[in-house]
Amino acid sequence: MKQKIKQLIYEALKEAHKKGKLPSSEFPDIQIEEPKSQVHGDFSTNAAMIMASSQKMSPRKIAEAITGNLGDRNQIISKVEIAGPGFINFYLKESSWYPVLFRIHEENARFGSSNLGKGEKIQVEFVSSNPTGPLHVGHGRGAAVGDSVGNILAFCGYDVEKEYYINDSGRQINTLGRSVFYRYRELFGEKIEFPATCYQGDYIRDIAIKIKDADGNKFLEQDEETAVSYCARLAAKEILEGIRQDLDFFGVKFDVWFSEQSLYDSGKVESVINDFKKKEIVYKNEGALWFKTSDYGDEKDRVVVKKNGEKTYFASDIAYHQEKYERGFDLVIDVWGADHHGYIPRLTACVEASGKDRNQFQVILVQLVNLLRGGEPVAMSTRAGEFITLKDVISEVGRDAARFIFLTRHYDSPLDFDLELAKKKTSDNPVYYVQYVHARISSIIRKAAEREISDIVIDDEAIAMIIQSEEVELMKALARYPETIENSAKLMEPHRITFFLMNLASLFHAYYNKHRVLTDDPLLSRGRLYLVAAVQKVIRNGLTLLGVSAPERM
RNA sequence: GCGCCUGUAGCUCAGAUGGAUAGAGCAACGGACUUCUAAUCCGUAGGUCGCAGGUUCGAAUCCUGCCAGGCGUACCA
Repeated sequence: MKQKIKQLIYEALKEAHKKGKLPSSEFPDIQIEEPKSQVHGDFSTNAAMIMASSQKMSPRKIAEAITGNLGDRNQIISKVEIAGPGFINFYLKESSWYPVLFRIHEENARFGSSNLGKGEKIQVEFVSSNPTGPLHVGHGRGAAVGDSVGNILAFCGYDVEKEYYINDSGRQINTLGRSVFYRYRELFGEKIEFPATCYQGDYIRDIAIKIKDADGNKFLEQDEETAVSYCARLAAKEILEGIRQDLDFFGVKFDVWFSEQSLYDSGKVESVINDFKKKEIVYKNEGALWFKTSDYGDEKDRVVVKKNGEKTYFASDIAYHQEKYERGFDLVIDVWGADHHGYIPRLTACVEASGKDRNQFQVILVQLVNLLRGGEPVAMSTRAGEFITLKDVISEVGRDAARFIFLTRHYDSPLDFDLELAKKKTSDNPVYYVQYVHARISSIIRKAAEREISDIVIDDEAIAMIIQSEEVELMKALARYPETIENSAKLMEPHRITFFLMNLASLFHAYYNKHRVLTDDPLLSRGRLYLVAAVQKVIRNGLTLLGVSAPERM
C-alpha cells in the first residue's frame, strides 16, 4: 500500500514538472509513513518538506503542486490534505484495503514471504553448547532466537542452514571424562576428594552408574588415561544425546551437527595454521604461536598454539569458520551469549584473513536470562550442580510459552523469565493472548460450518459489507505484515513479529467484543468471516515463524 | 583504564533508516458474559524519553561530553 502511494506521488511530481509547476526534475527518495494519530490520515508523506531546498520553493507550494496533479486510477483515495509545515495526508477508502484480504487468502502460509534474499546462502549457527552438561535457560533463549531468525530468513528467500557446533575436543572434554571417572571410582567405595574444577552435577554420577552397570569394574584395572578418555567419549555422546532430545522437545531442529573433533581428524586445523604461516599472519613469541588479529582491528594479538603445544579453542574456531565459507555460505551468522562479545573482533579478523569481507560474518549477541519465580531470583549455582535446566523450564511452562517469551524482547536487552508468570493462563501471558485469537476464530469457523457457510468464499457484495472502523484497522494491520517480516529479516529481529502479533491480537479481541461475525444477515456474515479467516491465517503464519503452535481450541 | 551493551510511565518493555499530541502490557481504580470461547473487552489515571550541550524546519532516535548499571578485557571454554 505504501508503495502504491509512493508511486502516485512520483507520478504527480513528474506531471507537475511537465506543467512547469516545479523547477527541478530531481526528486529525492521520499518517505511514506503511517501517522500515529488517525486525524492525520491513513498515510502521510514528508515529500514536500524534503524537496524545499532543491526546488527552492516553500513546502506548502510544493505540496499544492503534488496534490494538484495526483492521479488516482484505482480510486483508492477518499481525501488528500496538506497539513502543518507541509505534510501531505492521504485518507483511503475502505475498499482500498480489500486486495490485502484477497492476497492473504490466496497466499496463506506464504503471505509475507519474499525473494529478498535471492537465494543467498546463509548459515545460522546457534546454541552450540559444550556437551559437558545439560542446556539451561540461556541456551533456550539462544535456541529460540536462532531458530526463529533462520525461519524468517528462509521465508524471505534466503537459502538457510541451521547448524550446531559440537565442542567435543579439548580440555573441557578431558575434564568431563575425569569427572565421570572419579564418580565411577566412588561407586566402588573409593574415597575421592572430588576436584572443584570438575563438573559437579548429578548427571555425571548417572553416567558413571551407567558405565558401572555396563562394564562393571573393568576400568579400575586400566590405566587412568585410557579410562578417562573412554569416560569422556561416552559421557559427551550421552550428554549430546540429551541435548538433542531437549532441543527436539523445544521444537528446534538443526540441519547439521558439526563436530569440532572432526576438524582435527581431517587435518583442517593443522592446514589452516600452515596456511597462515605461509601468509605470515602468525608469528612465534615466547614459545607460543600468535595470530596478528590486531592487524584486523582487534585490540591485541591472540594465541593459536600454546607454549606447551596445545592448540587453543581459537585455533579450531579459525578452521571452523574457514570451513563454513568453503561450504559456500555467503553470510555466516553466529548466535552467542552476550558474555562472548570480546570474541567478535578476533573472529572477524580470521574471516578477513581468509579473504572474506567482514560483513559476511555477523554475530547476534543474546543478552542474559534471569530466571525468576514469582518475582524472586532462582538460585543458579553451576558449581554446586544446582540449576534449572531448559528441559525443566519447558516441562513446567510448556514449549509455546517458553518460546514466545524468549521472543518478547529484543535480544539485545536482558530478559527476566518468570516461571510463575509463564505458567499463568491470563492476559499477563502474551502467548495465550495471541493463540486465543486463533482458537476463537477456529470456533467461529466451526460454528459457521454448522450453519452451512463452510466455504469461505467472497464476492463483491459480501466484501463491501466490511466498512466498520475496527475492520479497517484490522485490514491496515494485516497489510503491514509483509513489511514487518522484511524488517525482521533485515535486522534479524524476531521480536518484531512477536509485537506485530500481539498488536493484531489486540485489534481482533476488541473487534470480537464489539461486532458479531455470524449474524442474521448472510451477506454480512460472509464478508466478516472472510476478514476474520484472513486474520487467522496471518496469526498462524506468524506463530509458525516463531516456532509456536496455533491451536484450534483452548 | 579500555571496549561492547543498556538507561523511555510505579514495574516489564516497544518505538529500524530523524516527523505532527512518545505507545503497549502489568499493577491501581470503575464498568461489560440470556448472543460466535470472559485465557476477552471498555473506561480512568499515570512521562523532564538518565543529565548537559550540539546538528535542523523538526531529536527518544544523529553527534560530543558526563552520570548510572550489566558484560568483557586469559597461552579458559
